[in-house]
Amino acid sequence: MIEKHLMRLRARDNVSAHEEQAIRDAMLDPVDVAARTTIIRAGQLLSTSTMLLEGLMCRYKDLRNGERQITELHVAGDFVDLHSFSLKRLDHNIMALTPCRIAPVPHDRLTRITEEHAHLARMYWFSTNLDAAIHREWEVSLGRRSAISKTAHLFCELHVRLGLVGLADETSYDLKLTQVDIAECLGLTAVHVNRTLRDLREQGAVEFSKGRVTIGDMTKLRRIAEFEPAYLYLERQHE
Amino acid sequence: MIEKHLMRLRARDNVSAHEEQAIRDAMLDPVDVAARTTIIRAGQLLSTSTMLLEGLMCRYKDLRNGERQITELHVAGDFVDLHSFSLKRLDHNIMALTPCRIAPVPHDRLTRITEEHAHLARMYWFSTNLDAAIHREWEVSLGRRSAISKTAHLFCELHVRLGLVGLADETSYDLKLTQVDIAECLGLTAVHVNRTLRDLREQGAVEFSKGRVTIGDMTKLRRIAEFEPAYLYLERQHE
DNA sequence: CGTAACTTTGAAATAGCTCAAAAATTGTGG
DNA sequence: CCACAATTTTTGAGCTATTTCAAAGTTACG
Repeated sequence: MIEKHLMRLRARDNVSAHEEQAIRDAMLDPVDVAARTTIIRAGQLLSTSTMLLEGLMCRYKDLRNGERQITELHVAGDFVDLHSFSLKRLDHNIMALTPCRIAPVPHDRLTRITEEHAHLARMYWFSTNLDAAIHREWEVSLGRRSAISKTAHLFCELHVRLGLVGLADETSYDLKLTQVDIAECLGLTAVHVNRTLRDLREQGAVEFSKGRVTIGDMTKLRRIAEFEPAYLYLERQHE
Repeated sequence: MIEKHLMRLRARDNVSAHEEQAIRDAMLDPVDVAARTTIIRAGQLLSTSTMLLEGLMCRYKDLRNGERQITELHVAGDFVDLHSFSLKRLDHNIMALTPCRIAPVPHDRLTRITEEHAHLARMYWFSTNLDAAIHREWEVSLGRRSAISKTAHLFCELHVRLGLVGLADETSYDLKLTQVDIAECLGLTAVHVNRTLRDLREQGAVEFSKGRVTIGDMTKLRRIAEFEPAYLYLERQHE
């Protein structure tokens, strides 16, 4: 159940059996949520954090004119709002983009973990810092990359992140998003995302169709994206 | 010397005399750095974090074509790279935008703080989460706001953040940035920033001239920006 | 199997960019 | 403290990447 979360942690550091047990003990029973459900609203006082076991979720903010900016995508194994443990309320909403399975983790149990498992506490601090690093890379995409480059970049990032938890093979992965969702990640209109996807497809770099990403030419895709995975901190901390 | 850092912390939570002393004990002697100096490069292994005592710094990433995206501005009192304590190396550069005074804080001393001052450790975790919240708000600006709106938003954010450390009055503050710097924050060209500043000035909302921001009409400025300060977490955690 | 959601395409509009040059300001060495 | 060189700001004119609006085609699902 928390296998993907453990895969994600162990991609970057060691997790002892003892720590693994502490994580398991902290979790409440899993809950299923329907696609397109906003599970957390900005401002709401929170007393649990949410681990994503299966599915895709996002953090997003709405503007007054109805436009929306997705600020991060979350894949299985992610803590979608570990930062609520110290922030208490979020500055953004969290929504399930696909049907999801989640497990709540009460903040008081996280407090115990930080008290009794210093190394695990550091890993979780690291994890929130990794979210910030992803935000920074998205700022670069949103501020400076062309439509085709930012679109390619998103596909590169998700290929790596889904690969870490066993949800991507060498050249493809499932991604049950609409073109509207992608537009809301990239700060584009859905119409332009559509034309950009066609461009990427016609170049043979990557195809996105029916909820599946198929990378035709990884070298070309990464070149278009200027993708440098260092911001995902893939090297191991110990050993 | 660390007065501004304490003001910043105390704006959101209590800091005991004991904790204050622990912070003082962790700091090394201050160092002056010239404007336009990149003090930390992406990828470099770090063993200290840097507290900004005076001046303006930024986090930025370069693209291959020479363009640059600034992902966050730092004001006096900020830890500019507290996240290096858990990340070990950064995914971005850090540069002084003005002449700055900084104080290094060795990571092993931060380790002691986390071991001996649980509440302070939580405040510092909170602090890195606040940086992430600022990144998210910038994603919204970069992805969805118009040029005039994102420019106004930046002036609103800095007014609040500088106000917290006593560097802004009701309607104005020093901001020794060039229009190029602002363009690199906002994902615009310098030319367009210039025209946008004229627009804001002619509307009477805000004037930016000779390194000083003067807010002519706060209500109008915040309306143009759709500025909602909740993302800066200004309410106090305790009491 | 019908209907809503999503994708695709076309044509026209525009926000912001590029290039270029002039004006203003700032910093510096003498 | 001046002179002048470098940097920064300002403006103009033309351009283009992306948006907007509208409609047709396709897919998914109850």
